[in-house]
Amino acid sequence: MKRTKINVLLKLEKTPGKVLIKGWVRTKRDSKEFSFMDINDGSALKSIQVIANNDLENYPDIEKITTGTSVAVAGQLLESPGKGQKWEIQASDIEIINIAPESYPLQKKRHSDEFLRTIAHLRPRTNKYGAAFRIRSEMMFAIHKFYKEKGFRYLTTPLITGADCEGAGEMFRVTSPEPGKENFFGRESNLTVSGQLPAEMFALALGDVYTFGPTFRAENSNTSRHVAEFWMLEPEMAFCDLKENMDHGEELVKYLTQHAMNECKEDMDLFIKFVDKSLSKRIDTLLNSEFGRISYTEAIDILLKSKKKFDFKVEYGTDLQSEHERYLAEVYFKKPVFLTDYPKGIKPFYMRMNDDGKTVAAVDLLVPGIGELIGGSQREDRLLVLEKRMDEMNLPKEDYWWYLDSRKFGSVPHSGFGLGFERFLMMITGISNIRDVIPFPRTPGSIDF
RNA sequence: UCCCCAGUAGCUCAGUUGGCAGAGCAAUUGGCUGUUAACCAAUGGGUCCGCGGUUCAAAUCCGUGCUGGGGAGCCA
Repeated sequence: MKRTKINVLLKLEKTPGKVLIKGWVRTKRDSKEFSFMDINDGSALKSIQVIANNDLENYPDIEKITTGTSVAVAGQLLESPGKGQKWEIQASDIEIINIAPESYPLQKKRHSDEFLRTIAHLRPRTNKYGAAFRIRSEMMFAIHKFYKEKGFRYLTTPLITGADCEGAGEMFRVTSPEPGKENFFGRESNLTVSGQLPAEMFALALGDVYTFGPTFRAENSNTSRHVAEFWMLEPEMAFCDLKENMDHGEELVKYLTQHAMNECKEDMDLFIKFVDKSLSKRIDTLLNSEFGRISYTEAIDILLKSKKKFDFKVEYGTDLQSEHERYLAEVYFKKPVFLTDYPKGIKPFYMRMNDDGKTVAAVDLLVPGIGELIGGSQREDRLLVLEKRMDEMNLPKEDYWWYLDSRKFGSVPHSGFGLGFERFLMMITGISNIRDVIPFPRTPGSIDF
């Protein structure tokens, strides 16, 4: 007999008669004559109730079933007379695949996130983490669906890189095990911190492209919003200016959020009900409000006029501190807000110089509770301006010869941004620590699993 | 890397002024005719994070290290 997944069973309108399911026992409630078991196979948040009468041939073994035990259950799918579920299975045959001994660490109660992090290999068997990782999977597909529908090409850029692009952050060194030949590629190489520069090359050939893959930062960051290995989505669009770049980012965020609400309703409900009381309102804001759009200069004015006491001084020319960003997104706008046109001194070389000669066409999307979700810009497409900027910042132009070539031969205005995938997941689930939206998080001093 | 907080049973935590190590849940065993994180009863379970110090006496005070959490910086 063929196995049916529990998410399929639970959606049935009428019983097909006999069914076979396989999964793990979540809870078991025994009486003298029968035993109730909730079986979960990970296909859905909900489990299915199984009733085992004591006239089953192997009932003495069934009595020994513990939480976490894997089983195969065959029986009639019947409408449940009990409250709380539509369907239940009256078991005619229960095969115990593997007993989970008493040392199984997941109990029939709520565990702390900190504890579950120490058993990251088992935490997807809990309701909350099962839901989180189903949503993560669905969002990865949704990204590809969004870009497929928009006619973008999916590009995979190298994870091992030679160039120290944008000089942003510490990079992990890639070495060869052979003594004396550590530089396998003949020169220093690193794990990528961004696929942007190669993506620009392909945007200037295929038009609209996006990269979506792992990214690495060797920063010694110890916060709930940083990990050393994370996934980043980077669209790059030819013939696209800063405004269109923002339009695109806003459309993307709304599309993905709506997709989660449509396709992961049951799992999203768990987060709305039990994880973050303000999540429902936040999602409504994401879907239905127009994101704010102001320049860095306007933001400085708002902060100066706010009369709020900040720990760090608000001053034109310096980067905004977390508390400033939080004030703008959470207090002033109470919704996501794009900040544009930052002073050139606090942004990388590739951003397009504005006509004022002081600011560049940068854009950050600040989101309540998360901070920076998107960072991007219109790229500098004028060869001479770009070369001048690189000189100012003491970058070796010869290392970027291929990058500069793109501005030499048929250069066009183009734009793009990076979106931190895990931060997006935090935003739509209300999960407050980035370590809990990635299967096996890598953080300084921690690489278990 | 810096600042703050924490570390006691498998989990979540209490432990008063320095004076015999505690609870709930879980586990184990038994009971129970439809349960919903079932219920009732009994039983077992401790390197009080490690090291050093003060003291007649340290889970408790001091020093130090480690681990975890919150915040900052850096960023996505």
